[in-house]
Amino acid sequence: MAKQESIGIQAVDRAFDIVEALTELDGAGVSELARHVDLPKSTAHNHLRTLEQTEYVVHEDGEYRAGLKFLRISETARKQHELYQVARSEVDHLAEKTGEISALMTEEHGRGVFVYRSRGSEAARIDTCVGDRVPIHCTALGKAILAFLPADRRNEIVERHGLTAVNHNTITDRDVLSEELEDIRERKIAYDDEERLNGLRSVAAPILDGSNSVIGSISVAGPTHRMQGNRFETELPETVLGIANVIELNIQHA
Amino acid sequence: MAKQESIGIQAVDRAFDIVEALTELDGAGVSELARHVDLPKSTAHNHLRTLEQTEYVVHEDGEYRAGLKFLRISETARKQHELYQVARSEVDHLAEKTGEISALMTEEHGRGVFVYRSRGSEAARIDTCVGDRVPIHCTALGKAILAFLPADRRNEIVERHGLTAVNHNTITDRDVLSEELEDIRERKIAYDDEERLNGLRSVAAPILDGSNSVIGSISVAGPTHRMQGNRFETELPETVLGIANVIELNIQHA
DNA sequence: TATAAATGTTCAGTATCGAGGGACGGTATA
DNA sequence: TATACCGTCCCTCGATACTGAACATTTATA
Repeated sequence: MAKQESIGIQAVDRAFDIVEALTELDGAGVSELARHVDLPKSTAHNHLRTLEQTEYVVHEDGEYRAGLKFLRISETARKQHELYQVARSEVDHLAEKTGEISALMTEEHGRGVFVYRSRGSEAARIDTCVGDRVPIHCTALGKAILAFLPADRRNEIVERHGLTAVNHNTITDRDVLSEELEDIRERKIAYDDEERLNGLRSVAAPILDGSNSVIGSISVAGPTHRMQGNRFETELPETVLGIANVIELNIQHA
Repeated sequence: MAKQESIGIQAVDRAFDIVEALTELDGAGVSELARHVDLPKSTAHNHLRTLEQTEYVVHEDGEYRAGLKFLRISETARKQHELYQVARSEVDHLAEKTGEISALMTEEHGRGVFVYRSRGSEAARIDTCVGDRVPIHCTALGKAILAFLPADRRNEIVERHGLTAVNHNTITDRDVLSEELEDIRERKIAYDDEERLNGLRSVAAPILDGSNSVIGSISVAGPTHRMQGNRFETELPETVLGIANVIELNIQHA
């Protein structure tokens, strides 16, 4: 099959492809899966058997599903993450205080990853959730991180992923982005004005560790009609900044 | 190397061993990891490179860590799980109502898996968390499931995993277990009297789907001194049963 | 009910590809 | 300065993962 130009252990690549396919298909039989990943049935079957043995895949009612053993990995990985340790409870605070959605993001492989999320009483129904990986340039959270990364790292990321438009408001021009990142560095606050999701605005602040490198960012997000005027421009930014400071203090004393 | 007697795709098995090792070690370098999984450095390195390429592993500061991409798999797997869909919010209710810890369990590969957990205002500090996999016979949650599984399935599980003692109170005798399961079927309520963790008691109820098969169980757990007398024997069981009923109604109308 | 189609599972041969040893350069330790 | 350790790369060989076809089993169709 069309060589993916990817050098790496083939069997391992395929195993993960299969697991991902299983989640996409919401469970599947051997044949359906084999078709989806474009492999002979027997190969697919062989992988499924292996994965089932390791308990990462579950075989029930003639269907294979991704198992909950992945929860163990992801939960421990998350708990070991400094950002989650120090910021998690503050995200809850922020959500409660503002009534909106608050979220935590970190960067991995040049993309933004939602690490944690908390919903306030008025929180918008939103389809973003923990574990989602998004282009880093199209959210307040992502831009807050990007702004404070070392310049070479930042360029490398933009180089590798480009500035694809996710929305009509997404920043797609490098110069525009550079300028905005400059502002963000100054203010320590990033905005997202419907750059990823229509009708959604957000405010985010970076979180720096002891040696002043970004380990992630925190945000409040809500429907545009509620995110306006003084609240959007002053009130929320101040609240977010305050919380970010508290978190940074947590880091010092950890 | 000592053959694990496991037939399956070796490379895949090893890849997961490595990921697990990474979480156990809380990140590690190539050599440390290689020692831990008893493989040549080069082999370990080869795997790490592959895993990093798939983004399931992160390479930072000369250390390899399990990446947060696992969150994507586990979160979608969880969301696709019927139990989580119908019961999640009720767990929050239960926790809030009782002030204690409430949890959700399902069965996979003969073990009990914590799918969700919510803490009430008085909730005990507890070291059990989402994703944990425990022997199914040593918790109220597990016994509630076990009691309502088809007999052959139940036997198969007990056969395969045995009744190992996790604690001085753990049930280790099959006849004792059978009797208790009989009671549970009658009451639709299972108890855990410090059978897994010292000082912790809990009350659980099974959750049955449309065709009357167990898809999981729900519980309240708290410190023994608070879980006593009428509250433990009547009040909480009734509350739990009530919530379980609500959940089962949710299933009908889904 | 018989037939057909589709699915899951097993098997064995073969080319492939992962395993592992060793070497090289870099970095910390003594 | 010397030594030890680490991470990365390379290459060769033999185990092994892939394949394709055949068998079994269930579901759909006539």
